[in-house]
Amino acid sequence: MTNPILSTGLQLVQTSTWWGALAASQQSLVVETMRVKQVETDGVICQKNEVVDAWVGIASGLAKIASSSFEGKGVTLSGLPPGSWFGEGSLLKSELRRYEVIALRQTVVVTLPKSTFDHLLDHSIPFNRFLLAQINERLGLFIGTVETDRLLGPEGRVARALSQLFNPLLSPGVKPTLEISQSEVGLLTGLSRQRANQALQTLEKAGLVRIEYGSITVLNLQELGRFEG
DNA sequence: TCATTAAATTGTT
DNA sequence: AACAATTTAATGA
Repeated sequence: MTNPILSTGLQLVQTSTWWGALAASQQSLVVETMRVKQVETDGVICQKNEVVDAWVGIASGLAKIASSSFEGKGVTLSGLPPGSWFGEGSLLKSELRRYEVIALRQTVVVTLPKSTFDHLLDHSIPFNRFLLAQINERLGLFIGTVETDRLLGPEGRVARALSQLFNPLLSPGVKPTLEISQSEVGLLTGLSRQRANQALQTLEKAGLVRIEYGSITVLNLQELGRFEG
């Protein structure tokens, strides 16, 4: 019997860019120690202030990293499409998780225990390179996000959020077309669904994306990333 | 294969 | 927030 959830998780690790560079023994360690679970819509994947003892990957579905300062009022920091891994920051520093991760819809997540993560860190150069590239990329995006929230209007924010979602380095598994509803775009950007709808139509008129029922196709990722008006 | 229905998504106010 | 229109998926004739 093949568990569909488990095979989705397996597919994630085996299609991750660092997988192919691992030695056979390291690959089997990953497979043996990884855990796969399904989280329902609005379900908590990671809680704020919890002890970080695992590296987490999104195998299917969609999630967001959010910081809930006080009740309910949360700011989305980043979207997490299938193929993305996160949590290495808190894992490396052995600190409590700074942010929470919430599933925007039914989502399959893979967790790799800290022991395995540390082993790869100690024994695989390619794995280290992957982490360096990912952390560096995140830093750049984060700085851009801070600017965006202050300076740009709704269109710019949607454009920024989308260009992050489709970032080939952080989300290798994302194809040009991503299945995401406009209400989910609203949740990611902190906009109402109605405003997200308007913004998306503007971006479509600008020729940057194509809007279809239940999905968005990015036509020009570079222009989308620097959209300002 | 086609018709009907419910649910999800979208466009507009 | 509310409403109508559209798309999709599921069901059964």
